[in-house]
Amino acid sequence: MPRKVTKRRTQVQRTSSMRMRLIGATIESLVGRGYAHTTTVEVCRRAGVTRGALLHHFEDLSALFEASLEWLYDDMGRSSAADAPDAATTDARQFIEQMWSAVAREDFKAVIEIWLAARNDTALARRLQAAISRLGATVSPELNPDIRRLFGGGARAISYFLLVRETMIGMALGRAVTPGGELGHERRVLDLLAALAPSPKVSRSSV
Amino acid sequence: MPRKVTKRRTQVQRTSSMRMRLIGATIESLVGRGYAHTTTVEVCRRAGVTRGALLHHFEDLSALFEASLEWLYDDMGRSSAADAPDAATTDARQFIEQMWSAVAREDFKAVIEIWLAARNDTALARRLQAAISRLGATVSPELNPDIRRLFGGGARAISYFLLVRETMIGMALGRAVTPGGELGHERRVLDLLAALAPSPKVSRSSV
DNA sequence: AATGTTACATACACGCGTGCATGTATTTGC
DNA sequence: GCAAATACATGCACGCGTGTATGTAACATT
Repeated sequence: MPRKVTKRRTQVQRTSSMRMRLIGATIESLVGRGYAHTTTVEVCRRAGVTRGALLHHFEDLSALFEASLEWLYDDMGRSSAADAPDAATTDARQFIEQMWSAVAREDFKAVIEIWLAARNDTALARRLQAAISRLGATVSPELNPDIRRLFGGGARAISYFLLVRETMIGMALGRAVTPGGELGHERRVLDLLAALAPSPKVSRSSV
Repeated sequence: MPRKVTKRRTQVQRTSSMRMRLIGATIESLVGRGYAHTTTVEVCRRAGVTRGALLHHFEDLSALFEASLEWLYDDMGRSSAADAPDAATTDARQFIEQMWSAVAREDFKAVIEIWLAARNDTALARRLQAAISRLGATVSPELNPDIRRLFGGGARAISYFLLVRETMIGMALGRAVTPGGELGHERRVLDLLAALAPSPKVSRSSV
C-alpha cells in the first residue's frame, strides 16, 4: 500500500504549513468571534492542533497576531492585483474598485479587530506598530506617490482621495458589524464616489 | 460639626447617581481599554465601588453595556442639539456638522467597541438589538424622514447622504484606532463633502 | 546508523473574571 | 420608632486562559 502523501515532509514544509494553518485559524476566529475570543485555545481548536504547536511557532499571541496582520496585508495586495490584469493600475476609478475589493472581503474584519485591539493594548501596539504603519502608508497620499499619480497632487484631488479612503473604511466597518454582509447601499455610494471624481476623463496632469 | 452634605439621600437619588457612575465608568473603560478589558472589576475600580453595587443595579455586564449604549445614544442627541440653537435643523450642511460633532467625540469609540462586541457575541447582540437598531434608524434615509427633508428624497440625494454617513463612520473609526485624536485630514474631508452637496442653495423640494 | 535538533504534545500552577450567596448599613412605609 | 425593603459590601467556588516545563516523535547531519 502506498505511503501517505503527507508523510516524509521536510522541516521547512512542516513549519510553513503549520504557520499558515495557525494564521488561517486566527483570522477565522477574529472574523467569527472577535479579538477577545481569539485565544490560543480557540485558535488551536480551529487549527486542529495543540497549544504546544502554537507556542512553538509563535512566542505568544501577539506574535501570531502580527504574523496574521502581515499575511492579511500581503493578501489584500494580492487580491487587489488580481483585479487588475495589467501590470500597473492606470485609472483612479480602477484604483477605487481595487481598494474596495480589498476592504469588502470579510477578512478585513480581522484587520479592524486587530486595529482596535492594538489601540487598547500598549504592548500589542508596540509589536504591531511596524505592520500597521506599513498598511497606513499605502493609503496615505503623502507617502504613496502612486496615489498622487492616479488622483493628482492638487489640494482638491488629495481631499477627494481622502474622502474615498474614509468612505471605504466606513463601509468596511459597516460590513464588520453587520452579520449578513451585503449591505446594498455600498454600490450606490461607490458609484456616486466615481461620479464625483474630479476631472474624470482628463488624462493629462493638469496640476 | 455639620453633617455631610452627601448624607440623607433618597433611594432614587442613590440609584440614579450610582447607575450614572457605573455607566460613566463603563464608557471610560471602553474608550480607554476597549471591550475586552471592560470587566466588572475594571468598571467598579473606576467607579470606586464594589462589584456588589454593580450586580445590584445591573443583572450582568450586558445589561450595563445596554444602559451605556442607550445613554451614549441620548447624549449624542443632546450634543447635536446643543450645536443647533434653533429648534430644528434646517440645513443639510448643518446636519452634517452636527452628525460629525456627535461622532467625533471620543465617547464614540465606546459605541464602536459595543458594536463589534455585539457582532462577536450572540447573546449580547440579542440584548442590544433594540438599542442598536434605534441608533441605525436615525441615520437611515428610509426610516428617518428628517433626512429626506434636509437632503431631498431623490436617488442622488439619498446616495449623497449615504456617502456622508459612511464617511463619518470611517473617520470615527480612524479616531477610535488612533491614540492622539485630531487626525488633521478630517476638516478637509468635511469641507469637500459640503462642497459636493447636490443643489446646495436650492431650498425648494425639486423631487 | 547514531546523535543532535527541530516539531510538536501533555501536564501543572497561576492569575483573573464571573455568578452567587451571604452580610450589613440605609431608607421607607406604617 | 419598627419592620420590611432597598442599597450596597464581602467572600467563596468555579471556569477559562496563560506561561512554562517536560516529554516524545519526526527530521537533519555526519
